[in-house]
Amino acid sequence: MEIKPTESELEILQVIWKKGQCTVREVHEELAKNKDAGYTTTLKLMQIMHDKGMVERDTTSKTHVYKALFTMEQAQSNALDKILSTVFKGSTSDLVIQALGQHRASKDEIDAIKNFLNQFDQDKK
Amino acid sequence: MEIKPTESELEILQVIWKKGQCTVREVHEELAKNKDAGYTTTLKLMQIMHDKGMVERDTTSKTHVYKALFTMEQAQSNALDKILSTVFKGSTSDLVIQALGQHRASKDEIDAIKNFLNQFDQDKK
DNA sequence: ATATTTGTACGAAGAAATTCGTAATATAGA
DNA sequence: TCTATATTACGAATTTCTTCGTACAAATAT
Repeated sequence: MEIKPTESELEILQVIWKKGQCTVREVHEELAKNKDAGYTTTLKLMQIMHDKGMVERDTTSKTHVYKALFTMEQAQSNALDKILSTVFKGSTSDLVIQALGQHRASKDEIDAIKNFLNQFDQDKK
Repeated sequence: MEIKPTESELEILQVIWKKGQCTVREVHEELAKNKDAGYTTTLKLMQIMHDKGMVERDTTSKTHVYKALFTMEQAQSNALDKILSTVFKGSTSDLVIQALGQHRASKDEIDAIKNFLNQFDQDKK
């Protein structure tokens, strides 16, 4: 399956990923904090996501429970591929440097990245 | 101005960024290599981009010449912000590590990133 | 039992993005 | 000149995304 959620679908997926599984109402309440859309709008979107095969749902009880059919990591991977090819000319290092430059990482984060890079080096030597 | 090009607009922008400036035909020829759309489709899209204020054009001669009104770096910055908030929960280090993990960087690239990180460290100490 | 609340299904309208055909205009070549 | 070609303008059809109202069914409360 191809993973290409729309804007609205991503908003919903964020809630589902966070909670693991969700009813429409839970998603809606969460979105309502920052957004202002009707309940049936969220419902419809989640139904469409189900039609597209992005989520599965348990319809045992009246209130359906939704789960994502791909992980946030998969979505991350896809998102990276996409912007790499569209705005970074495929250069991972450009992307990384740009990302680090514009969003100052904390010392801990930088250390984490350095460790990661050192492991890489070991592989290459 | 807000920078939020659509898929098709990005395809066009890539060509414009690469060449610096472009006629519709140049863009179209370039896109035709990987895609299969009519000339007037490209024309229309570029006209819309102009309406949106994403590009400017020189209409002195019959054949108009288009230039981007923002740089690829600005588009990169925007793209990063977007995926950071939508799929990376705002964590730059997650993004960087994910990027490095999935697209093996060359030794040179890794060195470039390390140098970049070391500069950061200096700032922090 | 019956009324109220809660939920899903579904159609349809509106908005945005994409595609293309046709007409009008300008340029270049015979 | 006048014919063919290249280019823009523009309207419209199509598709995808988003939003919502209404109908119906199930659960809950009175």
